Amino acid sequence: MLTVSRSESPPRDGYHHGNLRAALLDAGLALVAERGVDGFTLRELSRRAGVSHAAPYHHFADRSALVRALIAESYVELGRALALAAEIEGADAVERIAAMGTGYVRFALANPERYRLMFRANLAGSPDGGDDSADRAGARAFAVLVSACEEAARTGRFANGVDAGTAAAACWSTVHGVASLLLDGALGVPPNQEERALHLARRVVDVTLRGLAAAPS
Amino acid sequence: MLTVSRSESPPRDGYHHGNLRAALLDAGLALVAERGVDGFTLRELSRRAGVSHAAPYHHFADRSALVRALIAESYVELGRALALAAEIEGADAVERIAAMGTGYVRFALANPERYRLMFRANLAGSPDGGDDSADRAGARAFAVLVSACEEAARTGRFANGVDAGTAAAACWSTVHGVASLLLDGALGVPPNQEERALHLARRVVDVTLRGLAAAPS
DNA sequence: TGTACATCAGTGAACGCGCGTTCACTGATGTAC
DNA sequence: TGTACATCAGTGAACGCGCGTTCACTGATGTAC
Repeated sequence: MLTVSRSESPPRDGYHHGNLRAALLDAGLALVAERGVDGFTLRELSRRAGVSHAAPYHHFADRSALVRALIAESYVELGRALALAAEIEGADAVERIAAMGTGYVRFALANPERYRLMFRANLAGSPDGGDDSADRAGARAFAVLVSACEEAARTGRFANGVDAGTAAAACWSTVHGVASLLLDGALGVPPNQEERALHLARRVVDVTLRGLAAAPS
Repeated sequence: MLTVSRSESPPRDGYHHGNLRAALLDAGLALVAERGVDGFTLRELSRRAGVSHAAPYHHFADRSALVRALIAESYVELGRALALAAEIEGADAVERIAAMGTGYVRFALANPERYRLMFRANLAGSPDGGDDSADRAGARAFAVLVSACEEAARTGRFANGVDAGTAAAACWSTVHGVASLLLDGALGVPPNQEERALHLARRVVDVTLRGLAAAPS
């Protein structure tokens, strides 16, 4: 894990924690990774942060606000992973799209429970007025993909009739689908064999890219 | 819903229920559809079946056995939907694959919570010795797709280097991905607009099929 | 540099809740003779 | 057609559990003068 811990300071240096909010987010991500979404409880989280189970209420309105923050956080990281994957010297739009596909699946395989959390619908359910920070973080994460698709469309890399929106939907559907199925072990690849999984994912992504491409390259 | 209720007889005709097992499965699917996976509890289920909350234990070992049965049941229905979609007079393998893609997404859109249930990993977690009926039902559901892919590969409908396994993985990934994202509202189509959703799904599936196809048809 | 005081960020006890599961029970059903 | 009895499939009370959340509290921190 390359994740940088936000709560570097010693966990408790007195009565006040100092940075409990960040420590809760860190511990929350670790807890989700370890126990899964359903194993995530405020009380266990507080235990891990070395704090009473009422303390989190000074930083988050309730459980679901905390979960929403974890989701938003995860999307930010996914976005970073995608942007990083797309940073290839001299690569054209289609090559960047392919690289992001691999980066996407790699992220999912490396953070299975967190990935499930992100796509667990209505887990947080922001009510009236609502906190849509998770949605916005998600949209931002995919902005890189969308803009690569726009560039590819603009430069005639896609077949006739394939607009950038369709291409982005196809790419996202493909990588989300293959990542989810791999995590569930549904494609016959054992969970620990990351190399085989990535190899299969790449082949699947290639099919989609070929389907998008302008006929004779 | 075309689902046939298995518990046609009047709910209670005496002390004994008569067909409680089937009634529990029916009520369970309805409960999941209504409240989502997380809203599914044995006690609410028993309430709906008009039975004490200890009664289910005469038919299922525990909660997770019941959930597993619901998942298996759902896969059977999905398999039926796919097989039905593929029954097109005089259609070739590729046309059948396309039809199954549409049928798949249609099933997911029509049964969102049930679809989520099916892909909720480790929900049941069959332990040692284990009941793998859900897995087997899943495999059976996809047998139709796999055999269509095999036929298409055999008859040279796929591009060089695309074997039936890769094709099946690509198809399944695509439809699962687009269905999941549509259910989450992630593709910008409001949940109730089924026509628009299906239209988008079809375009995405077409991309994959074009990617699989032998070069000049 | 002190002092008074408001605010912040913790504590720990307590609440009610609904859950899955177990248990001794009892009424209904089916079968042997 | 009866009767005795085993088995089946319910009942309802009770169990312990961990949860999210609230509350009055208190120690620590920061600021005004």
